[in-house]
Amino acid sequence: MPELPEVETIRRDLEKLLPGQIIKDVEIGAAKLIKEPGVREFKRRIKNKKIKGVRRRGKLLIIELSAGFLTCHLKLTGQLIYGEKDNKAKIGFLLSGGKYLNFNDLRLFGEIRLVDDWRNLLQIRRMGPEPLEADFTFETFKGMLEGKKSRIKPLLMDQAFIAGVGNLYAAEALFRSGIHPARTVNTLKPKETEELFLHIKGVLKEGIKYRGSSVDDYRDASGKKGFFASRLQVYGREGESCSRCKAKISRIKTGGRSSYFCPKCQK
DNA sequence: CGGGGCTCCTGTGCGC
DNA sequence: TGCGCACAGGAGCCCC
Repeated sequence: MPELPEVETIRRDLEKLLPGQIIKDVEIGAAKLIKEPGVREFKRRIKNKKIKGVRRRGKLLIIELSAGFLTCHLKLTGQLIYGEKDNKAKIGFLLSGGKYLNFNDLRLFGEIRLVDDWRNLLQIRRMGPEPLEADFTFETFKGMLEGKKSRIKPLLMDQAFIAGVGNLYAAEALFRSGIHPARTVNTLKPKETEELFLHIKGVLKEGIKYRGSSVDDYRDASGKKGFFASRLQVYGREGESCSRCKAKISRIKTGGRSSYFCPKCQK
């Protein structure tokens, strides 16, 4: 599932490929993915727009056009792959260089929008801080946790709390911090809060360094897998031995989602 | 404010 | 062996 490191990897790839090219045409195989504006209007307005840059906010990929922005949310199974025409692609953008930007999406949860200003999107206005930006400091993080009574794992996955963290990186950050996923925030000791702050940043940076984790369908902009999956210590490893203490990795539900953790290392 | 449950969708994998 | 169903998950939404 694409989270911040996966989307950032795609962004960096596309930033090298797209700027300067013009969107000549769009082929729409799954109209439901186009959320805004209507499909006809989308087709009409996207044509002949020049690509100026590629940005990211949280898990949202933002392609800056000569007028307006094309935003893509990959959700669970979305892929943005640059290359030849792909007949399986749900949406295919034909570019002036002759190549295609293919949007694949097995489960059709993805969301594509053409908007005047991405900053006005409700999901953006609600979105919490970027965890890898300099202004996301320990002081900021402490302040954000103050007065909260929720369990830590669903909170980390809440995009309004922190942008870009999903199930996988939340699980790994909590493992590295020795914090049980069902712990309530108000029971965290100062030392644990500090560990968590450092490991959120650490695990996300490492995810980017290894070009993301291809547990399921994630691929980079060239269609290649990331390398981070083999470095996962708890996510998807139920029943396997903990790399630190050899206890068996457990799985519980928090906020309706699977949470993998080591029952011995995480309290 | 918090938490649970449902919804969208479809390939995978388990149980019978 | 083969079928059918539960499950997975990001995020919005409803409800208590």
